[in-house]
Amino acid sequence: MSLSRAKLTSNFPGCPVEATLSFLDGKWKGVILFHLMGGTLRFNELRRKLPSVTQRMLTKQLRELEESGLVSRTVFPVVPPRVDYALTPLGLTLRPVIEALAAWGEENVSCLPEGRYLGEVSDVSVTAAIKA
Amino acid sequence: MSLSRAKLTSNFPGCPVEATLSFLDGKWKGVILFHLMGGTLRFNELRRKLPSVTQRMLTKQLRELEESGLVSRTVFPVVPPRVDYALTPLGLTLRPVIEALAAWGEENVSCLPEGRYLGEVSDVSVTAAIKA
DNA sequence: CTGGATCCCTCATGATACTG
DNA sequence: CAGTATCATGAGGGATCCAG
Repeated sequence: MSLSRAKLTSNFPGCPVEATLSFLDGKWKGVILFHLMGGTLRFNELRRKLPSVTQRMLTKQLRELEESGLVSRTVFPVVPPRVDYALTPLGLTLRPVIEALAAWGEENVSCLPEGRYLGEVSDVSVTAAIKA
Repeated sequence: MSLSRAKLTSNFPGCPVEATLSFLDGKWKGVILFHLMGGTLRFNELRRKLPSVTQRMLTKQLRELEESGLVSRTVFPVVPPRVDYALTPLGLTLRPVIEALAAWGEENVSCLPEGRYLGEVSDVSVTAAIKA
């Protein structure tokens, strides 16, 4: 992991950036939040949005986000099981942050919303990825 | 670790957030960029701003930022040695992102506002002060 | 469908010492 | 001052199987 686990009680001696990033720590939190900005999602819906994350990690990251108070988890006692994930009010306040991250990525990494790439991305890996 | 090392060869299937975050990956990149937003800094100046990062790590993160094209490294062939670190034009485009991160941190994590950062105080005394 | 439980292993980070 | 060079570590993350 990168930053200390997100705790509001943690000691971040003077760096608000570090504090915020600690909430996004972990390999997938940012992306999860990004997708949840679009509204509530079920577990498998999230899985489909994150093609390359394992089930285990998705669960783990979601639990951590829940613990941080950014994401709410609602279990419906039905068969088959259903669990909804949504942003909490606190999570929603991250919208400007996520949007800034998304905007920069779109402008500088040539990452199309549809998943296509332009520019600097290595032809090799892209080609390989597409072939796969 | 959080995200895959910032390499444009990575596969970011449609998530600009993940792409951006990959540039901030590592324990200290965000904070380094944050401080460099204030202008060029020498190596030891940065060290003083990041009380808890080891020399080795600071060097490493700076090198990675340089490789990502976000930070420039200027060596002056003088004695004693002098090396300046500054944001590149690309690095400067991250300002909105860093500012969003900082703003959120200031609002949601108890952190001193407006330029005053406890970072300059040693961890020991900060911890002691909080305990008190 | 939504996870929990295990095993395993890489790698990012840390501590320390040395150098031009 | 601004780094390298080594060595050690442990937690993050992947794979797989099991369960209500």
